Amino acid sequence: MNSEILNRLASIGPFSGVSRETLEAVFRDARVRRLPAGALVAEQGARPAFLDVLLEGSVDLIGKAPDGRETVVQSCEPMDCFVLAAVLTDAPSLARGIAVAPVQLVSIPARSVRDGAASDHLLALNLMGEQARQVRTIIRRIKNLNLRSAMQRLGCYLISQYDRTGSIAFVLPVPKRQLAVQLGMTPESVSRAFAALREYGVSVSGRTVKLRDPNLVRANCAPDPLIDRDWREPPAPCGDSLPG
Amino acid sequence: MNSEILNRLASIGPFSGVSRETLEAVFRDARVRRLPAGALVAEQGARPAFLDVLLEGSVDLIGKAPDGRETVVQSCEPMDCFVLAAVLTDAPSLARGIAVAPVQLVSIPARSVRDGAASDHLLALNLMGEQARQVRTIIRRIKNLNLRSAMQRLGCYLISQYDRTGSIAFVLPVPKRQLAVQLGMTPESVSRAFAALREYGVSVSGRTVKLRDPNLVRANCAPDPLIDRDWREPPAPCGDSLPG
DNA sequence: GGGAAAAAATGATCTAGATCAAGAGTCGAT
DNA sequence: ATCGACTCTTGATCTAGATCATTTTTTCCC
Repeated sequence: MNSEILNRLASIGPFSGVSRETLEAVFRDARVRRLPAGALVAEQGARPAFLDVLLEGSVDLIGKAPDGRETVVQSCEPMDCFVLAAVLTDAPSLARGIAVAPVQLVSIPARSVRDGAASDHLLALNLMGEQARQVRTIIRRIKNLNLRSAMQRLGCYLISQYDRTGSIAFVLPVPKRQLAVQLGMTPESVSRAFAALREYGVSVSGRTVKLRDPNLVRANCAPDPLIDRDWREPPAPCGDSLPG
Repeated sequence: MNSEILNRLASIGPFSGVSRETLEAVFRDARVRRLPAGALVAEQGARPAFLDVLLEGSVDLIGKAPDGRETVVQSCEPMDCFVLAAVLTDAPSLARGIAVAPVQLVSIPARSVRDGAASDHLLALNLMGEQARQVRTIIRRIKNLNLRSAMQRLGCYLISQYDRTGSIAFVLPVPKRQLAVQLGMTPESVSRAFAALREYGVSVSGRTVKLRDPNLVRANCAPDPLIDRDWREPPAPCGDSLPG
């Protein structure tokens, strides 16, 4: 594993500030993997052998019932760790991970992670914080899904992109198909939600979105810092993913 | 705070095995509170001043949107900690807590908890494990809600009670009203779900339920260890190995 | 026990969003 | 460009469960 990747890993939440010694122990048997879109990244029902850190691409975590029904539990973007909870408790994973775009990821043996936490206080603290943040992310998602209509969810997403880019015209970072997954609805519903937002000055052309009047959207979609990610708040946790 | 309560606290996941010294520091300014049903136990939107451990009664965590809509994020039972994620990250609580029955709880200053984790490795490890378990509990709930029909949710709940008590006839531990909350539906839907389960040999009389043929229920409700709580799996913490 | 008040059951609607089914762009490779 | 495969849009149904309204059953307090 080259040192550029090692440095990127060392800068993200769970590992930030951790001693070189511990990092070397934890990453000793880590491997970089590349998988094509559609690949099975993590299995449901088995105790995960590895903690995966996503360097590039994106992964959906999908829960599956015995009868075949499925639901997307979470979708992960670069520098997220997944199946962390299962790794830390050494318990069977509750969801499977599917690469929705070609991915590059680092697989760290689960044992190494647990041993690292057991022997390094700061690492344990970081992982505690990471899990706490996870809990909050999931609760935000639950609130987003249960408390808002499809149109409001999309509107709030667009507002968050507007806030992040600072521009009333921007390009969607993902195809609409994937947007549907993130927003917990079908692609058809995304289309209809865009159509409904036209009334509030939202125009779409291909992957480009333009907000004629962001405040009009805001007024009708009720963005809320306790639901939507706040781009100002994130303290020291997850490192930014600079294009490298 | 009397020592009987202290002993009960010391035995639960987050604090088990932790040194007397640390426990004394963490609990030094803790208070026991009793509140009536309906009381506001935790506020939404504010950084919580206390970590609350529920000794008796039960508490619903409710997320509220600016427009007034509400959703139950989780319902807590004795010996659960709530708002733990907000306490550990020192961030605004995403939900408010309402006592649905008279409660007795221990309130530990948030500062004490964070300081404790920062100074005691084992406590940090325990809290890490507790948060990991939290993540899994929430994901289980999401799967339960999205992957099953109302009838299946109720059926699986009944099966879990059957497994727990070992008897085909048992008394519901909560009123149906509250059952509806836990299962994520309206009281009316609980009634209808019970009615639908009659076909599979489920009879109800007041708060007493009788399963004529548990396997018939099982066959139609598809219980799944990756969704329903497994009563055999250890609620034990992961702090077995401790240096320092 | 009687009788008010809460909880539960039952029935009649309503609705957001899923699902099913065509078209209409859009893109990439030859 | 031409084809063919996606992705997206739009329209027509369908459905689980919510909501609203009413009746029946429990609870429980004097």
